[in-house]
Amino acid sequence: MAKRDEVERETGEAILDAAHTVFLRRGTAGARMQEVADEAGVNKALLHYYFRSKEGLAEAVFTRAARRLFPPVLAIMGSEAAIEEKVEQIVEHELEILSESPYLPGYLMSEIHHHPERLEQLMSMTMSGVSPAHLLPPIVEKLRRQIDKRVEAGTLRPISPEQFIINLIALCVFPFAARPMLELALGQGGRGFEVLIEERKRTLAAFFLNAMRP
Amino acid sequence: MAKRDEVERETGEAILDAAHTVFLRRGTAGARMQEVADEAGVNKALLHYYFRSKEGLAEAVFTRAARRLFPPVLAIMGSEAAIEEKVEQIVEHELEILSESPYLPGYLMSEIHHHPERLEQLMSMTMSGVSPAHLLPPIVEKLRRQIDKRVEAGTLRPISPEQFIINLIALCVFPFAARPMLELALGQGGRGFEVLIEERKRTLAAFFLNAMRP
DNA sequence: ATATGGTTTGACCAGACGGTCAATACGCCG
DNA sequence: CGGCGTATTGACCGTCTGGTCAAACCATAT
Repeated sequence: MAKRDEVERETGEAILDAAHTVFLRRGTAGARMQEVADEAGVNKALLHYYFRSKEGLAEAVFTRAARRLFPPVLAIMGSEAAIEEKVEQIVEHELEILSESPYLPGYLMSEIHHHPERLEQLMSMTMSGVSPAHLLPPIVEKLRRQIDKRVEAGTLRPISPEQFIINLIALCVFPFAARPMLELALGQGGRGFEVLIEERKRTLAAFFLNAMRP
Repeated sequence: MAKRDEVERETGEAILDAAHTVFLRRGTAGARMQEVADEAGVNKALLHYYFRSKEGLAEAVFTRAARRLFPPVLAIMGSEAAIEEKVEQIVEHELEILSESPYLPGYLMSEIHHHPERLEQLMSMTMSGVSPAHLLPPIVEKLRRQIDKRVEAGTLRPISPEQFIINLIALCVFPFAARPMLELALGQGGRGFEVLIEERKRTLAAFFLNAMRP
């Protein structure tokens, strides 16, 4: 271990951060190893020393990004909270996190389209002992029972848990994926977009829950 | 004009089709001019003869794709139909067109993120005599009046036309943008996704309109 | 038949890019 | 201090890629 490790961040992580920035800005195929090196302030050869190849680096960036975005959503979905609370928590959390890294949805969608193998690898990876592939079904089933109970009580519209999740995430994520278009359409050079998102933070949960009324 | 022009398609358009296929499959940055040439069955130099550069070809592909996707939506939004009909028409039209070209949303989102200048150019382009930039505001205002009238009559929940459009498009488009993820999560190797979309064709309009109830 | 103009091609080029390697710098330990 | 293993660097390489160009092609007009 070098002395600097205690003061500066681990070099590998600094490279990963730089790669994250560059890969999200240019896209994986459009990103250049030299640009990542410059962004990290290190020699290009060092990227290969730590991550073997561009492919290796891309994989690491994708995995870390996915692990930061998805688990919180799954945690909320699988919690003991009432449906109304879950919706409000998801909306608040998603809109918050996406406001901070607006390129994230576009990057992830592009990656899963052009490199679906990354997703498969991610699903079979172990996180805290279990693979996401085995984590998802119980959450969906739990949500299904929760919905069905409310449907029987006549306080909720029938809907499959899959469609429930997709609709909710769609409403949260889409504006960020289409952000440049909205900024242009709304005018005011991006200010219009911010206003729109602020309004969504206040109204989206109510809109969605209204759709769920019987 | 060559004789073949009467039998075969215009060469330029054949190249554009091939570029569309390849650019959507690989992404603009990941696409190779040679692969486009192979797909079109012509020499690589021909691509430059017709489109000058890769950038020129990318611009042409983007413009054509955007012109095919957006105008129908605007036409429906700006029509005289009642709100309920508009929602049903948009859902049906979008889900239909996206089922046929599933890579389209991902491609467009990636492009507008990495090349926002394409979007600006598109907005200032003339289509049938008018630029999209001048086409949008009247449609939005018309929709606003339509919504306000229904709100006053107490048959609709208050919502801005911008949020209305975004929510509707989000629910239609997002599943396709996230398609590889959903195919993996739903299992059955893509069959699950098709089933999901079929269900959405039947239920999405009702879901959305339910959200709009006062 | 031959000239003409747009179309299509194969060969080629310069630069960019991912990747490698031997040499150097550096912190640590005996 | 001196040796050792890791970290870091600059120089270099082979290949890929976008782009160019002169030559060949081909339907038509004269």
